[in-house]
Amino acid sequence: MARRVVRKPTKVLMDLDARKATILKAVVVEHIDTAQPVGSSAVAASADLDVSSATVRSEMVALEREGYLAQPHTSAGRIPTDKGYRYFVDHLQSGVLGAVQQQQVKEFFASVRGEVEEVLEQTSTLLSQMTSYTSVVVGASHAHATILSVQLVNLDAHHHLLVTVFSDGSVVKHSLTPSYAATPKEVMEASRQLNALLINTSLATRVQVPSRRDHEADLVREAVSILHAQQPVMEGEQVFIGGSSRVAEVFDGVETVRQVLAILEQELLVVSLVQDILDQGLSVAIGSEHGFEPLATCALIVAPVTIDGVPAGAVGLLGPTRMKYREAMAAAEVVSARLSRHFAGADDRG
Amino acid sequence: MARRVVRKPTKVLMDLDARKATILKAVVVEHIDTAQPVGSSAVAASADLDVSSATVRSEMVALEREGYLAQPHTSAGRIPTDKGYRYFVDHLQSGVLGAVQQQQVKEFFASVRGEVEEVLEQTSTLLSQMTSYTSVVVGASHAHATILSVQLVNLDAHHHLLVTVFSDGSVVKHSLTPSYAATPKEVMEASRQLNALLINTSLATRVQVPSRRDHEADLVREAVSILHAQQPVMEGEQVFIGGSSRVAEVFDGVETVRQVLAILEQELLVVSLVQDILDQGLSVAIGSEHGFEPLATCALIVAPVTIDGVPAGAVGLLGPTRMKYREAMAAAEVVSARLSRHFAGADDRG
DNA sequence: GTTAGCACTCGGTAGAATTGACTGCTAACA
DNA sequence: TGTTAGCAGTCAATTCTACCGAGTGCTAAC
Repeated sequence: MARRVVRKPTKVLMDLDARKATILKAVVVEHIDTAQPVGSSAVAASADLDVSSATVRSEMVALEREGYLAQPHTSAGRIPTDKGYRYFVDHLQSGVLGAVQQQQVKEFFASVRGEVEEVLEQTSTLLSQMTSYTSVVVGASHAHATILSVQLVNLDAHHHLLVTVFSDGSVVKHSLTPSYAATPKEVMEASRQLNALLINTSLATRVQVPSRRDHEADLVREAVSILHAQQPVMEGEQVFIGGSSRVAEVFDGVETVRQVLAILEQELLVVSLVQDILDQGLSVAIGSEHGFEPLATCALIVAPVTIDGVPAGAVGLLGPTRMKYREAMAAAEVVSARLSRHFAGADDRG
Repeated sequence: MARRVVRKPTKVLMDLDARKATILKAVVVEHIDTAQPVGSSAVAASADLDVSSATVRSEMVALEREGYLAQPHTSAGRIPTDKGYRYFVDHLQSGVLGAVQQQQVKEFFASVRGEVEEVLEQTSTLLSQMTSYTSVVVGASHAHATILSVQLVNLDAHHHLLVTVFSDGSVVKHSLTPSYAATPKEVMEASRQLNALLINTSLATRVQVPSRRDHEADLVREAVSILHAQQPVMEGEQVFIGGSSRVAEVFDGVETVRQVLAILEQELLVVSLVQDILDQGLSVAIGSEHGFEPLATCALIVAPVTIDGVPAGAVGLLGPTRMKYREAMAAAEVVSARLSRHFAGADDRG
């Protein structure tokens, strides 16, 4: 699934002395706030630094040389590079989610009801509302769940519906459209056999299918092969995108908006992106770190969802590189934790 | 569901003489093409009219007085009003879908496979690609379908899954989380009773539930009430939106884009909008005709999907009022017709 | 190592002048 | 009476200019 490789942020040897760090932090914070390049005097004034703007200036030259800052044009202030944001995220952030929001999440999960899909959908709306960024919620595939029940339902002579219930509470349907006409009786018998064959197996388990050449056996064989034909991963994964209109608030330039929307439309792409980042053990991919050109001006925050320690999906937030990392990351973490608990816990389950 | 009323376009007494009509048509066509106000000389030159720009001007004054045209400011050309577009759509359009696109639709439906949901989803993508507008595909609710099979599956003592298969091929699941612990045997027996009770009924049919006070009867009662608790309409309807990134191409102004996206996020709203328009027997709602303020700069084209004459959903296209009506309407019609045929026909079915 | 001071750069803005695409009106014309 | 050429007037958009000011890099002094 790893269609592209996440470039691992160079961890080592990037240590800035205290003053450089303070300056970098000031620039990042200010630029996130104002979206404008930040000048030396602004930094000198804001930070708890007791140096003049001239000193800040010479430090900034150094920071620029080392790749943490960039200058849009000669007579402008500095803006952070991806590397600058990365350092900020890794070393200079602090604080947690505000109490109000904590409460909001808590109340949400206390009151949310319904099937898994609805919960995930509403969770994505929640995340988006809390942060005002676009959210992504990925529900895991049931590739590893076991089958609780298989049922073949007769629509008409040539159309049957294979309904499979998994131990994770998911239900999947497939159509069977054999060329021969099967009687209701044959369908029912095939259904019985399928149950006997598949119950308590997972999709990864190969089973012994009957080799007879009658309608029942044919139905059974076809049903089994359809079920097992599913992609081992990915297939059956669910993606919920919340607050796509936020894209238009948060990015500037219609063209950027269009590009980001176009990417969000390709849900498989989004899933693989989230998965890649998660695989690298990152919690946020900044700018070009995810190696996906069209999203070079974006940052993507992810947090895994687990059920009893087993990966079961992820939540994500998509914003511009100058996003409010602290709040957004805190939100993603709190929500993913609560979501994990929700599914594991004694709450109602889908 | 009719949350707002579609204002019926005033049909009567709007008849323009041939020359006014020609001029109006020229203005609409030109403005759709260029997005600019259209001046009298442009009209005089373009149309198959042998009059001077001065004559066109005086006709335009009349058209403006009658509400077909408007002037952004004194020294600008004219742009069509909603009423102007309406007249254009009703009287001045001609032509059908190009052969290439006809072919594209045909090939699409010849090759598309899979469950209903996938077909609808891909159809919405197709429509959007063909027209470069955002598409909406609404799949009908199964409120009137009959139940083919009900099954209660045991997840654990307190979690059961109610899986219902309808005659239209849809499958719906609901969670049951009784406070008492039911044995697998009780669950199975309840499942059997549910089947006996509900098969061949529709959701509108009231059924006689057992009044005993044991676990089985309790389960049956709860299952029946959950099923019947569904909203008579709407619930279970599926909405697929294709090409939302087109919004950013087709509307100008980030704020407009944001608004339209925000509306598309509320799928129920979209459904009711489409339904309202359909109920009025319209195939396109222009500007403020649908009475929904935030979409005042939009036109929404709709075409019903029917299976054997029964309403089964709709397809729609959302664009700016200056959209390419002819092509878009043709596309919507062809696709809805093919889609209807696809579901009715001998193709595979979900 | 730090700072004040200074010359320089360059994007953004405000105003003025200009352009040009229109209109509406009027008077002449078929 | 309907049509047209001609003309004066309007107004958004464009271009130009001048200027401002935020911010830099450099240097000399502390």
